Amino acid sequence: MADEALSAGAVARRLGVAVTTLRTWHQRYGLGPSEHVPGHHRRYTPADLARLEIMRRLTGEGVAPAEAARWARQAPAVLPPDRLGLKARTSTVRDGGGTTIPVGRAGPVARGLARAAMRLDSVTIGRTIADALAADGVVATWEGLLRPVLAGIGERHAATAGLIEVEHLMSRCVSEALASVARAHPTTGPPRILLSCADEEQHSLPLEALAAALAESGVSYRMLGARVPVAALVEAINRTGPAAVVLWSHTRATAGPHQLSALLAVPRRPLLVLAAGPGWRADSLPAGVVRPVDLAEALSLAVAVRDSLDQSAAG
Amino acid sequence: MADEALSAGAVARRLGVAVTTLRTWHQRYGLGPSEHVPGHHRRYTPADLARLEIMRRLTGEGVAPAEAARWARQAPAVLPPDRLGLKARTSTVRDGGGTTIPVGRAGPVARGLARAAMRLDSVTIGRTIADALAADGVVATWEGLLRPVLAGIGERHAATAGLIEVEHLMSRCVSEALASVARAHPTTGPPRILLSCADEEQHSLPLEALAAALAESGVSYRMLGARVPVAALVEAINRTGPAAVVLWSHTRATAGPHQLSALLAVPRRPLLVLAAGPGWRADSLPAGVVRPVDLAEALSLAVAVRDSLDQSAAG
DNA sequence: TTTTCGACGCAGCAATCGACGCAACTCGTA
DNA sequence: TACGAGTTGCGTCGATTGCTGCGTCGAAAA
Repeated sequence: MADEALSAGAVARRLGVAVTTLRTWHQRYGLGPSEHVPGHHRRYTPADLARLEIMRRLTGEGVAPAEAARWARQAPAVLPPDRLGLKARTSTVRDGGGTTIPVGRAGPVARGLARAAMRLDSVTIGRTIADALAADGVVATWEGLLRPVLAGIGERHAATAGLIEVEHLMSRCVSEALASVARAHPTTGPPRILLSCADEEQHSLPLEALAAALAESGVSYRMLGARVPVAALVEAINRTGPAAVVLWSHTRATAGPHQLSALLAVPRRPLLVLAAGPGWRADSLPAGVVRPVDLAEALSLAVAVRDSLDQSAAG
Repeated sequence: MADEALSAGAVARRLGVAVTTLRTWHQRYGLGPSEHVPGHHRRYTPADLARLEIMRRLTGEGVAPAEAARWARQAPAVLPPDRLGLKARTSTVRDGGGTTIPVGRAGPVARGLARAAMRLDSVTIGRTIADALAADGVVATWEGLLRPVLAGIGERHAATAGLIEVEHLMSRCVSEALASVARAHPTTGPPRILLSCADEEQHSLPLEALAAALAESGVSYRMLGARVPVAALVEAINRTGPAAVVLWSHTRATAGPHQLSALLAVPRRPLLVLAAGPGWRADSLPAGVVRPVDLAEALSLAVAVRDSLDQSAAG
């Protein structure tokens, strides 16, 4: 029975692509309804839909659309492996553009992630990130996958004043994935490291990445999150007495050096104060503040603090 | 008791449609008298009439007739509230107390959670919440534990202008725990429900609770998160074509009714628009917007949408 | 006799069609 | 480093298709 014949709009909505894209896929790659009379409406059978699902999944993994279409066209025969070889494709295929997010040379996985983000496909986004985190760890995933894609979205958002919903969805998914890593790694001992955003600073994702990296290394920490006023931060330091404090500032507007000075002025000042993020200006930092250049350096510094504390406790 | 058997003309007059339309609805959509011998006159029972009422109301609200018919055909008892202003009751008085520890009578678990929050003890916070979620489910945990504690912290924060770091830490932990529930329950099918905060609205926790409850029920959704401008929300709706949209507003300042009007004005408007949260004023909502009073009602409405759509996809 | 039945057809409207073009990303080349 | 060629997703435009409510007609039911 042809009772379940979906219209073009219904299929587009289900896949998360535009109706025009479906038409383009049909005439460019031959990925259309099996029975279609030119001029008449397209009616997609479940088999046609399955083929399109493959197309969407492969492009979501970063495969070039032309090649993904080649796989999808011979759908019932052989499904390509889930995690296909990244560099396995022939050099005749070029990557194109379309309405996507610039990821530069970050690789096909990043491209697939960007595509999924544009489609607001949170399931694919979450799965992609989780796979990468499990395979490569927090630091590599952050530097090689998450930061490029997030930067691409941010750039595009700044340029076109759109894409806000994409940015939010992506942030949520990244945050969830990082939190999942943190939860999967039980930490030992009391938290001696305090993570906090600067006052009015809304971007906490890099700090969450650091938190996940710390958890991955078995270091326990305390995470305060975004938009922490100086008074609240000082209060938290007084209350918990951390050995190291990481203060994140994403933009220059939130990077008031007085916040760092306030940290150094508490009764029992932390051993180490890290000013992290691109907001801080190196020439205006108070003495005694360290400014890590990237996630890896911040992580190694924090781990060093933990080790030195262990050492002193043992000796 | 077939005491009330209405003829076709009587039903047509009562509904305000032509008699021929009733016949058309019968043979095109199967919306007719439950017992009808071809060639003989149609006799409509009250149950049949109720089904037709739903059909008429939905089409009157702009729903596509074929889809409205699918909804009406399998209308069990879960008909959505017909009118927005069914009672102007001001959603009861919430847990009143809250002078010392604003947890009120939420129970010892809530008191322990509040204490852990004051200590910035994220480990205990996370474990407490996770246990409660596993034991009682999302809805009960939200209403009985999380909402009271969060409300207490918020009240206290508003009163003393302190406790910001506690509030942030608690929010993060709750968010993580809810996300963990969502990840633990794989959902099937494409997401047809869109969750979003109103413009400038920063509180997304209740929406995340709804998301977790949906996941717990096996309903897939799309979560945009906090601070979604109207343009971005409309863009997302156009792109993904959801069947239901939930727009959360926590305070009156973020509850501009024009945002709801914008949702209803998109080319293919959602079947159901929910204005959730205490920000909305019942008397200023556009027609066709439903306002759930609590998490449970929002959940049941969303589930009803899912069921109706499943039916239509299968039929 | 009055009302309804099934069948057929028609006009309005939303969705879709094919064609075309634009903007943006990648990559090879100079 | 800059630039042109190759790709690709999707917006736009005028025309077409298909759904929908309802009027009409001869026959049958009440």
